[in-house]
Amino acid sequence: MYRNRTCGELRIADVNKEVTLSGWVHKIRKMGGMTFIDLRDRYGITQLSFNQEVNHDLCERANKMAREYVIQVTGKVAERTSKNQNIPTGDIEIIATAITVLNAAQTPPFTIKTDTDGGDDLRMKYRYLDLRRNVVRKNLELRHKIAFETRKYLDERNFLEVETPVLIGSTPEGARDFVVPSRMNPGEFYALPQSPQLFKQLLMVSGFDRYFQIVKCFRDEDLRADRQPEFTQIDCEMSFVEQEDVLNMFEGLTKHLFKTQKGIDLPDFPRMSYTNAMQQYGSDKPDIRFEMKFVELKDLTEGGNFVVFDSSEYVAAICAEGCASYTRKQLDELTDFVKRPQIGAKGLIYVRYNENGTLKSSVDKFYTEAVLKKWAERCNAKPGDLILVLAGETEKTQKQLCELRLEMGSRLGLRDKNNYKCLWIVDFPLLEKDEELNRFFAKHHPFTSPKPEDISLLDSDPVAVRANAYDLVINGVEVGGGSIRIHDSALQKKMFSVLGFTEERAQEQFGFLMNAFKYGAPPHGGIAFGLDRLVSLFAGLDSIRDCIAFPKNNSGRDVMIDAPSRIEQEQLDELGIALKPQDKP
RNA sequence: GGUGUGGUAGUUCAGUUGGUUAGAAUACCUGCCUGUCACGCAGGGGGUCGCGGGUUCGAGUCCCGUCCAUACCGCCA
Repeated sequence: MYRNRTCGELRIADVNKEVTLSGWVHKIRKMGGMTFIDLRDRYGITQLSFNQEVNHDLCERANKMAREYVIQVTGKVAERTSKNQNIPTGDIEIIATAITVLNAAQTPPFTIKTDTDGGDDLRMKYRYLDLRRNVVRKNLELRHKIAFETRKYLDERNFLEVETPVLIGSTPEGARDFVVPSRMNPGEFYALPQSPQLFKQLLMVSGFDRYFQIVKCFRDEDLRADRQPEFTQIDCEMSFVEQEDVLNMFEGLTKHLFKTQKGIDLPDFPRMSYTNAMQQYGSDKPDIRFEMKFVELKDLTEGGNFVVFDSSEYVAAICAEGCASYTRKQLDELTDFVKRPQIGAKGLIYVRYNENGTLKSSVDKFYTEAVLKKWAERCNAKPGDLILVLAGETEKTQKQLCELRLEMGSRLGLRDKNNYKCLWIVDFPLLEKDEELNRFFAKHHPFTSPKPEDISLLDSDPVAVRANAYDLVINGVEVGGGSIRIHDSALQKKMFSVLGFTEERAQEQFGFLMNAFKYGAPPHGGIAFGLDRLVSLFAGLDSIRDCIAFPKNNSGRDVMIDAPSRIEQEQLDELGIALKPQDKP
């Protein structure tokens, strides 16, 4: 027997009990005649105490322990003479009677504690040590609980978890596929799924009615703090549902998770059309923890002979409350912020609405105070506020103003991590036009259904067609998205044709789906949540990496196992793959 | 593919205008210490300043290249 108690459970009520604990030496404090060891396991820390006068040899042996040794200790639980209020086991300690080294350890390259001295690079290389830290382990515990409660919620509502294949075929649309060579089929490749989309739709055709799967998905695209090449989705699909049914079901799941994990009762989620989101926030994932909506000013700027505004198709402002006192330096900072190449604005115009009611702007040369007053009125500005104006091409400027809005929100402390604001974005456009290639792409994916009343526009004005598609946005993070699918093979065929697929190619790529639709496909739709993003949002993390046990770094490498890596020439030969000369070892 | 930031002791970082033997904290080692829990005290060891080249009497510091890390843009149906 290695242990009969954990390091987190003993309390004052356990005094005088004989216990055996196993764990890691977290810290050793030698006081001369006495030695204290903090013994750590997953559940907590318990202090062991050794007294030279009571047992000289045992104390000497304890003195030979070092950080991260794995040891087993037997002893009696005793009330401490000086208690530690900071830990749950702080009222007691173990008066050890026996100590065994189960495994010695090298000194770890960084400290195992909350405020570790380890940098990210080092932590990832020694991730197994990093995971010993409380803060990281807690994230994985939260991840488990969220996955568990999701299964519980969906199981109670008749959803079945069904596994779908990981080795599937490549499709050209969407993100790059990870491909896997097939030894038995030389020259042919599997692809790893970007999502189980087609399979879950086929499960609906099979009559599975309500499906879900917590599933790994793969996309071979560049990484970000919130993007990993392999990530986990809560993937769901339902039959005989309309958009409203899906939204209600999964608004319920989201509320359930907030209730069970954070103790928060969320109000019903507001809904916003894609068009409104773009107009008011310049983004399809607006952070609605604060207002600061866009205000269009183009018509009010006419006649000022200010060439920047006159030559712009779009002029819009946001109103930063209480920022009229911003110094020249602060305004220059904001100007530099929007002029950064990543944002790309040409400049920033400001109007100060001073406390005394006067208005002072960077365009006083062109506009009278009366005109500025009109701007301020439309912005609902009051004395003390600062109006920030950007101008240019509509789409680009909205994006820039969106970045500026988020920056101001952060500066003003309006983006509190513990304040959660959920939002459905609905009525996405079905198609996007690529002007360069002069063809249409599906905004969501090619199986998304158009709104019935917009179907007639598919030929005349394709970009005006709205889709039965929706995203769940929490605090400016796209947490999930889905759609009501096409379940009619004729409409699906039509969709492929609008997307520029020849009939042959559509048949080759998705023939099985269109065939399946001929055998009685129910109306269906679904949604997929990014589990990693959901967990990092709940945990208040800036990056999804810390809620993934073994994440990849910025270049898609696993620095711990050093993958990807080269393979033997024999393996390449067997697969019939030749490397370019420059890629050979 | 692009832009920014960073790379100095095991670790986290400082290092001024280019100038003596490159510092601090922490970790580690040794000794002392009987109630510590960020223990304390005294001492000690520890550096290819990412790598390569250049400028210079002299480079951690300036220049060029390169590698790595990271945030973002492109990309992510």
